Amino acid sequence: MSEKILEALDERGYRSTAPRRALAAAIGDQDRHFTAEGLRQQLPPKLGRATVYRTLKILVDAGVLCRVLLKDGDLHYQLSHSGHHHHLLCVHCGSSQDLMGCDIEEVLVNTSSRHGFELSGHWLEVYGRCRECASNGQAAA
Amino acid sequence: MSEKILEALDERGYRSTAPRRALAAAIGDQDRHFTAEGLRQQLPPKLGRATVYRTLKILVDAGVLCRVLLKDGDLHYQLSHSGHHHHLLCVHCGSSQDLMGCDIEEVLVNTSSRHGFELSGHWLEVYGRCRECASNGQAAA
DNA sequence: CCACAAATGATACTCGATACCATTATAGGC
DNA sequence: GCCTATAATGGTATCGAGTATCATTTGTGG
Repeated sequence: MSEKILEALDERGYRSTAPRRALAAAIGDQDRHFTAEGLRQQLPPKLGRATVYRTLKILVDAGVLCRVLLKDGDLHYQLSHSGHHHHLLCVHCGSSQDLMGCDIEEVLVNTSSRHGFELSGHWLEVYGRCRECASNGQAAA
Repeated sequence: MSEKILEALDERGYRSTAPRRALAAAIGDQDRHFTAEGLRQQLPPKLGRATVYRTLKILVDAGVLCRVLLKDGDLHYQLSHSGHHHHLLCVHCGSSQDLMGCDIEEVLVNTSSRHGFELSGHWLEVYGRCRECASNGQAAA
């Protein structure tokens, strides 16, 4: 996984540096969406804040990572599938699943055009409980 | 408009104070979504930051205002229609229209359940160009 | 009009993120 | 392999939105 990240950087003309390799490895290790600060704590303290934020921004622009907006407004990151997709965020365990087929685009185009609105994009986050949490804790959270 | 805001506060047992009346008037004057800081600049400097933020939070909880997430990630506020709705945000002129019928709920329920996901809510912002901007500037922005 | 509770606002603080910039490391030319 | 232009780094300072604290002020119901 970390190789894919480094390749993406290389393709875009970014140099291969030790900090970036460390970042790529750490990102590959995440099994959940993560924050910039959280990621930094898993890295040598030597690695500066600026580098973490800079690299994350590059990776988002490159489409390697995508931003995830949590229900409480926190901004997290996670590895991105290429192409347009959304997230099913479990408010109970914090996991996220990707929603690849974006069926809503069609609905939005129709609704928007009724308002004379020329659609160019949208942001959607979906909150709820994942299969495990829904069946384990029967009582609603 | 400002009366409606004050009523909402009153109904919830909040006192009617000079700062809140000033806030309500200022909010009623906005013809666009606005930020907490932007609003504050239109108010006497005497009126403290804390009061502005506190009052905005109360009004959001009361359903009088809603939060709007701009494409660049900025968080704005605007008067809210009651009930669930979304915004059509014009990336060109910055205006916003409300999208009252939320047709996508149905689509989301179906899609989510295919993933074993128990839907509890969602956040959607729609970006594009409004009727005026689409017809005036023919060239895409 | 009094007393008590709610609200205010000045200040300090938090926290995520960015700006700046002297130092360091990388990659391509030779 | 070495040298140099240049990208990248990371420490520090700074920013900006928002919150915490708390002494003072202001509304309200009795």
